[in-house]
Amino acid sequence: MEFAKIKQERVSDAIARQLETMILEGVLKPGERLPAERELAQELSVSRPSLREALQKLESVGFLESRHGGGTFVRNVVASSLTEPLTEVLTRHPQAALDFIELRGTLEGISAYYAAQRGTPEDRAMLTQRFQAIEEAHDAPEPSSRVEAERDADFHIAIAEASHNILLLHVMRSMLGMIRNDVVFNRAQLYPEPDARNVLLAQHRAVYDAIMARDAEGARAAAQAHMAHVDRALRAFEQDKARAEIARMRLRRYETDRKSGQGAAGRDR
Amino acid sequence: MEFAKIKQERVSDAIARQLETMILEGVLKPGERLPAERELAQELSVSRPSLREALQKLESVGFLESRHGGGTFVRNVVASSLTEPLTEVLTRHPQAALDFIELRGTLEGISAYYAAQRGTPEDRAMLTQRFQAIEEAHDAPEPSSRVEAERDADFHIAIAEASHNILLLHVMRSMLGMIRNDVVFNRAQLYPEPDARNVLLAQHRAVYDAIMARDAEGARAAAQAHMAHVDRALRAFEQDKARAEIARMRLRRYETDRKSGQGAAGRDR
DNA sequence: AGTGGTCTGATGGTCAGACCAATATCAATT
DNA sequence: AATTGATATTGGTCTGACCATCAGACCACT
Repeated sequence: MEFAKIKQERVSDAIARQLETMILEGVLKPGERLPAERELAQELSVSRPSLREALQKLESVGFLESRHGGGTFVRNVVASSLTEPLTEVLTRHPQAALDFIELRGTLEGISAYYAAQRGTPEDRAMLTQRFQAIEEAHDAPEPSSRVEAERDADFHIAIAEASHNILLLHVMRSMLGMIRNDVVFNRAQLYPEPDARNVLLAQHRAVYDAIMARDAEGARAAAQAHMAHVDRALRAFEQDKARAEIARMRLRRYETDRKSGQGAAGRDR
Repeated sequence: MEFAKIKQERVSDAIARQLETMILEGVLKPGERLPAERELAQELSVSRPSLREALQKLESVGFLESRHGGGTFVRNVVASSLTEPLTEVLTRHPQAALDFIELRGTLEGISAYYAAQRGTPEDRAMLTQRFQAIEEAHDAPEPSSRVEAERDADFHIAIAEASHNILLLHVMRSMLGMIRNDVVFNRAQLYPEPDARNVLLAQHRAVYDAIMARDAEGARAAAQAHMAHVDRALRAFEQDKARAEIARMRLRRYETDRKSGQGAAGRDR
């Protein structure tokens, strides 16, 4: 036991490690398809059997999924084990949507905070690109709320990526995924008024500016203000929905009463 | 959709499954050596690459261990069973562990914040009870770090419950669940110095006091200070581990020299 | 007697190339 | 427009070969 053993790493292990970190760091995104095995093996300068051994390992852990004839795809393990229960909670308790926004608010805040603090030049370039995409969608001749929602999500993902916290990234990713799949709500429902779009853009710009200015606290505040606004809008929306429902019920009662020839007073016992 | 899909199992999966059951059933005992790859492949009537893919899978899960030129051996798998994929990732990527603590820090902070703001009398009573349990475990005649860790986790869960955010509670629960059986975050390893226990208790008390005083900002600050301390301790622990290894190597060299009668200078060129 | 070197066989690690099987894609057909 | 069928792409498997490492036997030298 005098000297430490020299460990000769296997090629397949090295490949697996590299792919794994790429997945964790967000370079390879969930659902993305990897290059074909032959191609990837050539890029990595390894043989196909070695590459396959690495792929098998990652598949057994759940990071990848291979479809015969289709390709090999990145799976989302981290998020699923952490937030799959959340999806279930939300489907069973829709009123938890406000809790969702509340949680997302702090996470967005801390993401923006770290993004301002740690973002590399590449992160910042990506952020600029994503923000410009938002502006572009906003100024489009005929704005599509679906496109806008996509750009919105992409922007927030870019912030999470710039935060350089792996877990934060994956949690944010799955939360935005839940929004996308209408587990919680979607943006189209949330903002029927035309002015809301301008407010949203201004808030996004505030977050963007603060991050680019490396103003961590400002970025956090802007992001949280943004989410607080969404929270308010959602509450208002829920209230509107409730009011509309009540109004509908009133109308039904009124019509019923009229048909049966009773006066309004007839309802009082 | 008349017929169920025929699932074509991969050869390597079938091999892996068979070997795995053989290990679990005790047919292959820990420490035992498997037949050589060429030989085993022939016995199973499969090609060597397919067999190797299966072996890699089992090795990545921890059932097997291969030694170049030596052979492939069954590992003692009793201890390392039942590890969640994410937990395992945290142990392999040290950076991920730090990210984990960072995320937990903000979540603990926001939990404490809302707990101070919204905690009902019942929540506060539960919190008091859990905190007293911590004190009790701390003052026990022979403190058990396992018990202390349990009480610790229970206390933090109670805070999350008092925050009255269902999603926050779920996330905190799964995060605490992850560290419960993880060695990296094991409290016993993390705090070898006896004084650390007192520091921890003081920090818990600070969080508790702030929540009871309905001081939301103070509670957040205290909780984050607590997690920052854990973060520092973890970093120090990693560094200590590296230093200890170097010191051990030095000592070995020294003893070797002394036994062989050489002076320390004899090593210098 | 002990030390180090060399050889040999077994074993895991890697590679190249080939073929099979499932799938995706798109043009041709109805 | 929907369906079908040919073709290309891609994962799955196999064969055979070569290299790197290990363990042990054997030998030469001190």
